[in-house]
Amino acid sequence: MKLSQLLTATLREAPADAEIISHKLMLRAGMIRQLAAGIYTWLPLGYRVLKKVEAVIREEMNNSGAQEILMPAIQPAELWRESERWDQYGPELLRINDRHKREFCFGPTHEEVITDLVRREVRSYKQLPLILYQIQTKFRDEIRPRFGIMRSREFLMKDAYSFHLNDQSLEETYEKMYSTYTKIFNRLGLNFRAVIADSGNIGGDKSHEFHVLAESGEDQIVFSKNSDYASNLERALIDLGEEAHKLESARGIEVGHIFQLGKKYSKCMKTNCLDEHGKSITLTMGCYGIGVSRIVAAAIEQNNDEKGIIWPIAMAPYQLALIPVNMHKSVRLREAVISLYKKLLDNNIEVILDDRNERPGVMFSDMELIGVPHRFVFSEKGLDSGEIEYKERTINENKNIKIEKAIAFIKEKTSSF
RNA sequence: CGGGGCGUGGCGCAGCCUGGUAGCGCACCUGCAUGGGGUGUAGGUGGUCGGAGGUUCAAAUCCUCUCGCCCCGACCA
Repeated sequence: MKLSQLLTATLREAPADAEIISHKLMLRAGMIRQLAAGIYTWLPLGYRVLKKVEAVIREEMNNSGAQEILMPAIQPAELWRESERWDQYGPELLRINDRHKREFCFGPTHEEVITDLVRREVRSYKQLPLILYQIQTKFRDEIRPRFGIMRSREFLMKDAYSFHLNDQSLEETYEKMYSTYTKIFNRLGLNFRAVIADSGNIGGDKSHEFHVLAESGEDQIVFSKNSDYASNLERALIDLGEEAHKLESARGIEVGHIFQLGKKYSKCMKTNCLDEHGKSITLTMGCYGIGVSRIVAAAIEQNNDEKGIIWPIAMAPYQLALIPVNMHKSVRLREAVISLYKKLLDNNIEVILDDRNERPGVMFSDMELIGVPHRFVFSEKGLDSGEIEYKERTINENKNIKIEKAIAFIKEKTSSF
């Protein structure tokens, strides 16, 4: 991508509305723009990051044996009446009427829809266990949206649901999802912790939350130094009472949550199938969420410096920034830069070429703000000596690379994950 | 919803108290110079001052209503 063509504008100053660092940096780097309270547009740069996160999640979910589907965002009220959540859910549920005055809501979650699907499609125990997931826009009319994409009303979520003949099967899938989540957050390069959680009003039994550790986290998690015990604060108070205050504590951003739902939905929505004896049994369920868009903000909260964002490799919108010095005056340099740029593209390097007629300092600052992990600087001096200059975003040191070795060098650098 | 604050070019702000028809920095466009850490210089584009109503010869400024946004508290990926 040529930066001159990218729809983006870096800002020197953050809009006054932004409070936390991830929100400020996302606005300054030109990743998102606000449309209304808790509702954002993703600009090209931000959307690339979001898609990177999505891709990792999709790959690992598929590896786990889950199947991807896409459910409607708009859901009929009848289903929510069946589960009795139409009355329970409160104003957070965005209710809408169609032209016939029939009632619908914009889905904040999809237990009802998936349960309805499965009760229609699944007839036999041979189809189980079944794990279905989707990556989709959700809407929750939060009392108070805040912190940009961190707690927005509209957000991107990966939600998965599993269906089982019995509790043992549910337990196995639950464990599988636990390890899948661990793989996902590890691949995304996040410092996180899984904790025991209270299953809250979604209902059900066993539950874990996955928290990205960050000072600005809205949740308090606690853990024991002497054992494996780690939980959110609410759960610790339930489990341990006053003893809970003796635990170590940290701040976290909840990015994932897995639940064993049991029969909460399958029972009231009559979701049955035949077991091996031809007997009709009620399915047992699990559900597994990841806040896809929230991960982007959480990653920035955890990884930034005074210059800007420091993307974990797997999330970076571009791997390499190619910065020419004085290209607009030197024809031979411009030709060499364009030639290298094309070779990088041919080698599938995710490169962004700063072809603007800007001073070097501006280009450096912008690339650091955006958080591109690797940088090549190409100058006339370099052209004379046959070298290009390499620098990593987080390492304060330059390295000269022979131009003919540049492709191999950066391939090596970017393939290590 | 309760408490606090803010709406003035894309962003950050001043002007409002004490009405006289809008200004600064950044960004953007053009020229010249510059060319390794947000360069200098000259010129330029862009604003019904959130909206409606009222007071007045005259409203960004005063009054009334309204809409939006942000922060603090109770909910959640």
